[in-house]
Order: sequence, then structure tokens, then C-alpha cells
Amino acid sequence: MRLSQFFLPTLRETPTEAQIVSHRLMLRAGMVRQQAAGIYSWLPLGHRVLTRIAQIVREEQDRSGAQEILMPTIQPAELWRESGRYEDYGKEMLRITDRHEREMLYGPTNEEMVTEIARASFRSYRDLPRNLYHIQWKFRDEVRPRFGVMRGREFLMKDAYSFDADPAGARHSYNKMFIAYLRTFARMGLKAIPMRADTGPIGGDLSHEFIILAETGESAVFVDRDFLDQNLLDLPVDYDDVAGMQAAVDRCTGFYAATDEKHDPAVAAKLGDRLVGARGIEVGHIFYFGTKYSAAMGLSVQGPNGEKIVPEMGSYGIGVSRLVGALIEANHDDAGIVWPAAVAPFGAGVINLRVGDAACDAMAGDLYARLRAAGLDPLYDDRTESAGAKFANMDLIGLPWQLVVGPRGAKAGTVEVKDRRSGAKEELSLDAALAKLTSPR
RNA sequence: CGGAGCGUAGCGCAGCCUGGUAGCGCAUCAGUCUGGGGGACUGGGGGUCGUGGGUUCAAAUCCCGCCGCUCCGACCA
Repeated sequence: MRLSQFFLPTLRETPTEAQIVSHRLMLRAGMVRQQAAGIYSWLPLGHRVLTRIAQIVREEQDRSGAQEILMPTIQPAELWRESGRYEDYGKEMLRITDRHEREMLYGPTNEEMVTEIARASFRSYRDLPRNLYHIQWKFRDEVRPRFGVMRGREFLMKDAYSFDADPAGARHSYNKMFIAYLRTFARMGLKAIPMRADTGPIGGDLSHEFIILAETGESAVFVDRDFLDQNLLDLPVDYDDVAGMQAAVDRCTGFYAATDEKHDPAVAAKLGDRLVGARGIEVGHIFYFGTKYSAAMGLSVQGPNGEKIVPEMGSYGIGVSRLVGALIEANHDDAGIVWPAAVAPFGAGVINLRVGDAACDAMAGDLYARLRAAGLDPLYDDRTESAGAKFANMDLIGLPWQLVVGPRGAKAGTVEVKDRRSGAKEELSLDAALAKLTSPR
């Protein structure tokens, strides 16, 4: 993409309403624009990141055996009356009346609807187990939206729902999601810490929150340093291996890790100096709640002996749009965002310092073409801005690599390659630069 | 939902107290020069001062209502 053609409305100054770093940087980098409290438009740069995060989530859900569907954002109130949550949910639920005076709502979550889908189609225990997920916009009319997309009222969430014939199967479904979540976050360069959690309005008796550490996190958390040293990229992917999954979950929950509410100072004290106190951002939350919805809504299938089986269910959420903010909270410096390569909106930025100079134009154009051919999805700054403005902008939007083409290098046949994260710069030939960017770090 | 604050050009702000021509920086447009960390100069464009009412000869400014946004707290993917 040529920057001269790209819609990237960056700001030099920070709008007053943005208080935390991710919100400030998302506005300054032209990723989002606020439309109302907790409601945002996603501009091209932000949309690219959102899409890349969603794709990683999708790949790991698919790998674990979950199947993608797409449910509507608007739901009939009737479904929620069946579960009893229509009255319980309170003012956080955005209620709507259609032209026929029917009560509708903008979904804050989808347990009722997915249970309805299962009820309409599941007939036999052979239809189980099943895990259905979608990536869909939700609306929760938060009393106090804040922190930009980290606590919006409208937000993009991946929510999955599992159905099993018995508690043991449900436990396995839960474990699969547990591992898939850790893999998902690890791919984004995030170390998510699973912590036992309250089940809240979803209900149920087994639940974990996945929390990443960041200074601006909303809750205080305490964790065993040994967990932070774990390599989560080597988690097993044989999702059919029941014992293996359980072992992996046990391994990841065998450390002390607790949010403020669940923190037990007496137990934690035994960790000594391994105890890390920090702030955390919740990026995922999983629940096993048994037959709460299936029983209430009359979902059942026929068992092998003709008996009625009420499926055991769980639900599993990842805050996709929140992750954009969370990733920035975890990856930034004074100059701007520092994207992990896996979610970066572009793989690299090419800066032509002297647009209009034949040698620079030729070299930058060649570099841009070769990066594209190599699948690196580069952003080429071909604007006639001053050098400083280009550097500042490229730092702000945080692409992992910056390739600087200037008159000096054009003469010498080299390009300056800058690693955004470390700031390290080196002069390389185009071939060497390309090799560096296409080889794993 | 309790407490606090803020709405003046795209963004950041001044002007309000003490009523009288709506201003500054950045951004933007045109041009010239510049050219390796948000460069310089010249000349432009852009505002029913959130909104409705009131007071007044006169309201961005004083008074009242409403709306919106933000922060702190309680609640949440």
C-alpha cells in the first residue's frame, strides 16, 4: 500500500478524552474514531489489526475443533425470557422495540440463541460433542465506558459454546478451549495468565479468566514468577488426547495466580520472592456451567438407550477488539506503538526520504515491489513530507520494520533497516534486507 | 448509579471572572526554498462559541434547563 493513497489520519496532538496510552495511540495513529461513549469506527489501520487478531483467533478455534457460525446481533426478547435472563440482565442490556412493538435486544452474549439453535437441530447423543463459535459485535450498555476500545459498549467478541453428553466430555471441551486460548494469545506475543474466576451472570461452577500483565490493567493480580517463565508456544495440539489436554491444563493451573478478589495473601506468601504483584487486563474468560441453559430452555437429545440427555454446556469468550488495546498497552514506547509481527497492520514500512529524486524513487519502488512479492505486505511512504515527519509517523504506527531509502544509501546501493522494537539500525543491500525480513527472528 | 470536571475551527488551547470587531499553535490549501528525526518563509480557507430559553441596547462571556463527553468510585469480555 502506498501511504499517499492510504487513509491514515494521524494526529500530532492527543484528543483530551483519551486518557490511557492505548487509546491515545489508537487515535493518534488513525486507527479508530469515537462516535459516542464506548462506540468506535475502525479506520483502515485499526481495521487491519482487528482483522489479523480475529484471524488468529479463528485459526486456533478451528484447530481445536470448534466450528464457525454467525448469529445475528439483534435477538428476540422471548429467548431471554426462557432462560430468565431478560429481567436479570438489567440496564446493561440494550433493549429495542421493532415496528410491530415486539421486544428485541442487541445481544450482549449468545447463550440463549445458540441453545435455541441446538434445540432446533440436535436430536441424538451422536450430535455431540459440538462446539460452535462466532466472531460478532456485542453491545453491553456499560455504566461507565472508558479506556477506549478496552471497555467499549460495542465490542467485537469471539464467543464459543460447547455441548457435551456428560460432565467428563464437557470438561474435555473446556480443557480444549483453555489450551486453544493460551495458544491464541501466545501467537500474538502475549503471555496470558489463566486465573480462577467467579462465574458472574453467566452462571456455573468452573471458570477461568485469561489475564495479560500491563501497567494500565484494570485489576490487581498476583502470579508466581515461574508461570511467567513458562514457554506457552509448545502447548500440545492433539485436541483429541483427553489425558494430554488435562495434563496441559493442570500444568498451566499448577501455579499461584489470582486476581484481587481471589487473592489469598497467606498462600501467596509461601512463594516468597517468586510472587509478582502487577496489574492485569482480562482478554478472555471461559465458563463451564452445566445444564443451566439447556435445562431451562428444553434442549435435550436422545441417548443410546433411548433416554433423554440434557447436554452439558460451556461458553468461551475472547475480547477481540479489546485485544487491540491490550496489545498496545503491552507493546509501546514513547514514540508510539510497537506491533508484534503477528498482528502488525503491515509487515514493514518503506520510507523514501527524497521523493522526486530519480535514484531514491527507483530504489524505493524496487524495494516496495520486492517486499510485496515476498508477501510482506509493506506500507510505502511515498509522500513528499519532511524526513522527520516520516520517521515520526512510522514510529507512531509501529510497523515491525522500517526500511529507509535516502540519497546516501541510493548512491551506495544500501537501505537502512530499523527494527522498531529495539531501535537497532543497519545498512544493508536490498538482497540482505529482504533476507533479514523474511527469515524468522 | 454516587462524586467531580469539561464542551470556542479537524486537533490542542486562550478569551468568560470585569458583557461591546472571535483569537493563538498545530493541521489544511497555494507558492517558494529546503531535504536523514514532526524544517522555513509568504499568502489563503475554515467557527450559527454543544443546545434551548432568559436578562440586556448588546451574550462565547451573566442566569436557568437540556444534551454530550471525560475523570474518580461501585460493576463488567
